[in-house]
Amino acid sequence: MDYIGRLTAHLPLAIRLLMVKADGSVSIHADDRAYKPLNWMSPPCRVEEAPGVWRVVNKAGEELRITIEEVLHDSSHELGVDPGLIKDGVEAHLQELLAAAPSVLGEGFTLIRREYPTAIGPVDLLCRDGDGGTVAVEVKRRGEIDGVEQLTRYLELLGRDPLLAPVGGVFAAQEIKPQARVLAQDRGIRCVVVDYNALRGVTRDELTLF
Amino acid sequence: MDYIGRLTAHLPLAIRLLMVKADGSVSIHADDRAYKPLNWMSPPCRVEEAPGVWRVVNKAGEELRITIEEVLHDSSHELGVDPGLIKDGVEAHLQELLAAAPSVLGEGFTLIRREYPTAIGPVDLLCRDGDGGTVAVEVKRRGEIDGVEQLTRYLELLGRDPLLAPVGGVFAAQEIKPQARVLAQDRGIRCVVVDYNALRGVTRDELTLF
DNA sequence: CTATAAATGTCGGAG
DNA sequence: CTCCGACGTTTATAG
Repeated sequence: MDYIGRLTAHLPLAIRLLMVKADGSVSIHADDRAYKPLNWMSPPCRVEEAPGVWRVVNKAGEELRITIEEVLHDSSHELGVDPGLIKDGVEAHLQELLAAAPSVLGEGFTLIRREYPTAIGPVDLLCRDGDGGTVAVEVKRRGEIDGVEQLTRYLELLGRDPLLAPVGGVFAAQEIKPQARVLAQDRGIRCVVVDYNALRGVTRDELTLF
Repeated sequence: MDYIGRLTAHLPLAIRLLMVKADGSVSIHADDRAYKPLNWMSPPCRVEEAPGVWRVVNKAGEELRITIEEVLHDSSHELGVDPGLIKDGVEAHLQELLAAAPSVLGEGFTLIRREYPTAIGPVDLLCRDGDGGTVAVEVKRRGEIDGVEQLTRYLELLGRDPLLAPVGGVFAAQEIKPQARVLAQDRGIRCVVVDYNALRGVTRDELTLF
């Protein structure tokens, strides 16, 4: 197998699994690692089949050349359309839950709005704290340096708006990496670790008002 | 199929491809997308097989439960050990090439050292410019905001060292995204787009001296 | 289509 | 083992 595209790669002769899907995509698997093929071509792409040689090419000019010495097994099946995967627990859902229960983020917090628009992208949650101050909240499943940088850019921008300034920052995630925590604290951003399962059980804030 | 782990996911009954590898890993594929399985369990993990139900678990307590209604085809093959994949063109190689030809980065540039160590990680290339000033270079295949932030942290740190200060910054990549370019320029960091293939053909700097 | 952020990212290397 | 950054990241989504 040879790949010539974003990089150049060569795979020596060996027994492998070739998978060709209905969308024309091709992948080559070894007998380990569930997720990642040794090599692949993502759709949209085209397979040119010659005796013993497959050429898989895409529009960008990337090419996968597969030389087949011997076929040990060949099998083809019609799978039909796939019903979608239903997921739960991703960032969007975490954001929803926090929007419904902002007090988890801090004493007396109330929601101004979700996805508060700015010139450099939407702030996940914009809140008002117990003292009437504005707080920008960045929500992540896993809190890493990237997220702190992202929030820092929002804070810099929002802090220039006289209607909002001064704007505090909260970095909320199910898990916060040590480096991210250090960077956040260095920038005066408070870190909140959120327990996703506990949050699902939390009574909504509006109900606790009565 | 049900997955209970880092998130919860459910996949309705349909015809799919199940792949079980020698390392015990399991993946479930639909008839599209070469790269990513619909669901999977990465090694190390264990498969518990009961009639019509597979339970795949790992040490972290994540679980994949697969209910099998009907087997349309079943085939098993011994693949043996896989000889490795040979790659070329990644960031490490780009860094090597630039280290060998620093003048590509700027007029009169010479290399001080590669992977210059700092408290927050190594700087890809530390160079001296034509005027004897110090320049930190961040090398990326694709230049995005992350890389600019990374270089900014290095510059902030190196700039405090009286032996080096003032330290200039160069962001070198095969491709630089507009947002990254804007951020870099805003911070006084110069952007250099590098042609990888051309660079491989460039005569090494030491040879051009004679 | 481009640009940007999320991902059960995965993977590999250093400490 | 954890932390950290690269990856042919891939993938989805918004503009």
